[in-house]
Amino acid sequence: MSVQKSSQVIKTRDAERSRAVILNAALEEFALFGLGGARIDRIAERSNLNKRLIYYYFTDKDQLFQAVLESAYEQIREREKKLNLQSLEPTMAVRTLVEFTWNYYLEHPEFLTLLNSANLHKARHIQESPNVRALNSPLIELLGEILEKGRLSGEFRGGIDPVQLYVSIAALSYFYLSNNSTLSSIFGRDLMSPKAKSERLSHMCEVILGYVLRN
Amino acid sequence: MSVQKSSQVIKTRDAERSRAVILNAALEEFALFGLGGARIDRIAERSNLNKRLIYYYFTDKDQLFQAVLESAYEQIREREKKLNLQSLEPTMAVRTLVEFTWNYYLEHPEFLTLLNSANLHKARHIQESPNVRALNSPLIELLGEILEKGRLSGEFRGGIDPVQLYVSIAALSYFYLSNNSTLSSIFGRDLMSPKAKSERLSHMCEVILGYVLRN
Amino acid sequence: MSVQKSSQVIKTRDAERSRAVILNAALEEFALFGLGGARIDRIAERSNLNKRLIYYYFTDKDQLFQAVLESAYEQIREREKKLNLQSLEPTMAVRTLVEFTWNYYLEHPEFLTLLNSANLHKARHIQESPNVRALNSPLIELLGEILEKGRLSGEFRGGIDPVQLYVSIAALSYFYLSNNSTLSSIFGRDLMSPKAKSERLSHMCEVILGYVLRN
Amino acid sequence: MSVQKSSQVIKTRDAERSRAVILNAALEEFALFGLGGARIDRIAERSNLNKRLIYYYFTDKDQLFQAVLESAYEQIREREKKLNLQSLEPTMAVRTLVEFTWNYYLEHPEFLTLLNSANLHKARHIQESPNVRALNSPLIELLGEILEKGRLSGEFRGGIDPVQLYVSIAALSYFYLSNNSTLSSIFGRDLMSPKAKSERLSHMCEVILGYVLRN
DNA sequence: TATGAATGAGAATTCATTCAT
DNA sequence: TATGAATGAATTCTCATTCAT
Repeated sequence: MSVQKSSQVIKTRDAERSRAVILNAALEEFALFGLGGARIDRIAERSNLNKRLIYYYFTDKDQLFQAVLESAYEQIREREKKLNLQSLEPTMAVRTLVEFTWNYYLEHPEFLTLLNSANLHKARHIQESPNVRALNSPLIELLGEILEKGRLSGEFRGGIDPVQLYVSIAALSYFYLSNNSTLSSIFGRDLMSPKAKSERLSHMCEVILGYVLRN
Repeated sequence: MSVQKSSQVIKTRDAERSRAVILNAALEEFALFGLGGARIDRIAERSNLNKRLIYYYFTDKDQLFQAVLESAYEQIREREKKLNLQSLEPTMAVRTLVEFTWNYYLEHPEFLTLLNSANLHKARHIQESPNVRALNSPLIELLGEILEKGRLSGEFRGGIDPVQLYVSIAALSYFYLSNNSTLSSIFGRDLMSPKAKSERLSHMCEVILGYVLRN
Repeated sequence: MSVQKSSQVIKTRDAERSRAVILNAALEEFALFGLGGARIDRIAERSNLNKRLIYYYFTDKDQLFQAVLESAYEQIREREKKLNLQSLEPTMAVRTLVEFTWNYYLEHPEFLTLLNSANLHKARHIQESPNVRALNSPLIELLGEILEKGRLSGEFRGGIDPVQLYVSIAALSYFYLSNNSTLSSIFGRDLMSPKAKSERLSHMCEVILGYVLRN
Repeated sequence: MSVQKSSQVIKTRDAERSRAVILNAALEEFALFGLGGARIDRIAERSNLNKRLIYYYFTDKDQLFQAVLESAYEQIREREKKLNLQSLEPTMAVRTLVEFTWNYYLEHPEFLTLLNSANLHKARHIQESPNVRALNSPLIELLGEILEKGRLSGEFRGGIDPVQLYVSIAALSYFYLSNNSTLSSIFGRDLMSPKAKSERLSHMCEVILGYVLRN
């Protein structure tokens, strides 16, 4: 009986494992081809699991995409939490956020592609997500506190909207990386060389800090 | 009567017109659904022309997309040329560029969707374009001159890379507008209300001018 | 009841059966219309199976044709094996081979049409076949032994290449039957009447035996 | 006026020339791809003439194929006439016919492909040809005379049907060349090497002469 | 005689999804 | 939980042929 139970346990674990395996395979596929270009068949192959199982766990392609998107947001939020910005000096905190954003996008290009696809579909998948709150960055509130702390200490100017700032920080990295191939073609210059990347990071820090710092 | 006849001639069997009609219908379709989601059948319906004609003029879907992309770039370049930035004071020139970018994206959301799709496909369509140079913005050079003029007059700081600046200006508008539905959902706030839009434009001007202006 | 159930099982969801049914339907279609003229839709109808299933099992039209070709070769090789030429006297063995070839082509006109199509496509399908060896006739070796036995017994002349002989035996039947409609038109004489067929067989035996027999 | 007339003459010639150019382009196309695989568009390209003109001169694809077929037959008949077999000794005449057939097929592989296609379509195009007589080989009658001459001189055996012999002579070359790629694959030996070709010709002469010659 | 534009009817192939076990 | 078999509705692309000039 204990054997039976243990095998049940294993099976249960397998179920969770299967779900995770599919989710991961789907992430890869969606990142490479977008929502429209992704193929359920290929996701099945990638996960070495039966196609039918995908429907068993995720109902349909759209809901699978939604699950992938939620999972991707959860991961970045998880990492954001570990930054411990509240323990840093305001200037350092802002600089750290800029650098983290840049590095995270660099290391997770699939996140950019995913966002891209989600936007193409007018955020339908996000609006339908029951976990929207989970996607909401806790950083906004924290950023507000940091800006206030900096203002009080005289380092930062006042009247900065943390949402605007957060969006701008993301924008500067996102556009450069997401459009890098287009931009590289147009400018005839490799935007992904180590030197170019380092220059971009410097530029972004200057832009953002130039904005928040009082004069 | 000859006028009537001539107008008839224009209506049918006019290759250039047909080509332009298709291109326009394709622009709409690609903007709405992306490359993957666009349907050749719908493009034919939109243009009130035979589907076969699309292939006659553009070979296949990919090349049609490429043509649409090139045309979209040509249009924005055309508008950029009319800005006459060289005749403005440096600070005003930079502000005008920020405002123009924002307004153009606002009025041409299809341009954003198009870029999105192009990026999803790793700029394949741009790299294959024989007119890449035509897509290259003449603004880069002009922006360099403006930055230099501003530096000489003491308004601007030195050492600004026009490419980085140009990318950042585009980035701040692009990300906000392209991701607006996602962001609106996440922040639980309508980023497209008149007030929000006006605040965004102010913020961007402050960020960019705060960066270029000497202290 | 269990028998009934088992027969039900055989009827539906039997992969091997479906594959065979498709292969057979495809054989008919290709034989009638050639590779280019064959229609996947009609093959689906012939087999009473979903068109999609054809792609599920055979990937595409070319590979389906290849499978049909291989199957046709396998069938004729199977029949050749049953001839037991090695147990016959040399002269009788050669005559039997001529007669068998003639009769097989007569009874399997689809084999000729298939070869025809394959040749039109420069044997692309055979070269790509992983089972080429399987297609190779075991008769060549056997024919060599028969020729040697005949030579030793003094019946046959020496120096006969079994490949040349095999090709010539096939050629005499193939050309007559494959081109029969063209030839009938040109000569204004029905080459498929029983009398004509019997005369052709006699003629071929005379030609081949007149060649192999020592003077 | 004479100028005008001359220009008319040139135009008339151009019409004939255009027809011939199309016919030639079509021959190439049909030889390469068969009737089903041939493309009217490609024939137009090959001939550097407008597609519409093909329909103007030949009504439709089938009739174009028929014209090509007739033209191919006319050409081989033309060459056959020049052989002057009637002036040769019987044995030499038969050998010459075998060699001519072999060489003509070698030099005109398109003739084989054309026959192939015609047969796939059950000689429909030949039966519908008003010029069937033109296709009928005058050689049959001549071959009958040669066989009779040989029989009278004691060189040839009696009772040989010239049609059967003619068909067999064609068959031995046709099958080898038409199926050469299939056969080369199956036998794992290049049937088109100079040595292989010379051996085939010897073999065929032996077979045919071994048959017609008394004893 | 010559041509570029236009078309309808198909053709192969794809894809998300469901069935039966 | 897991899977291979089966499907209908699209989807891109093709092709012979005709139109208008």
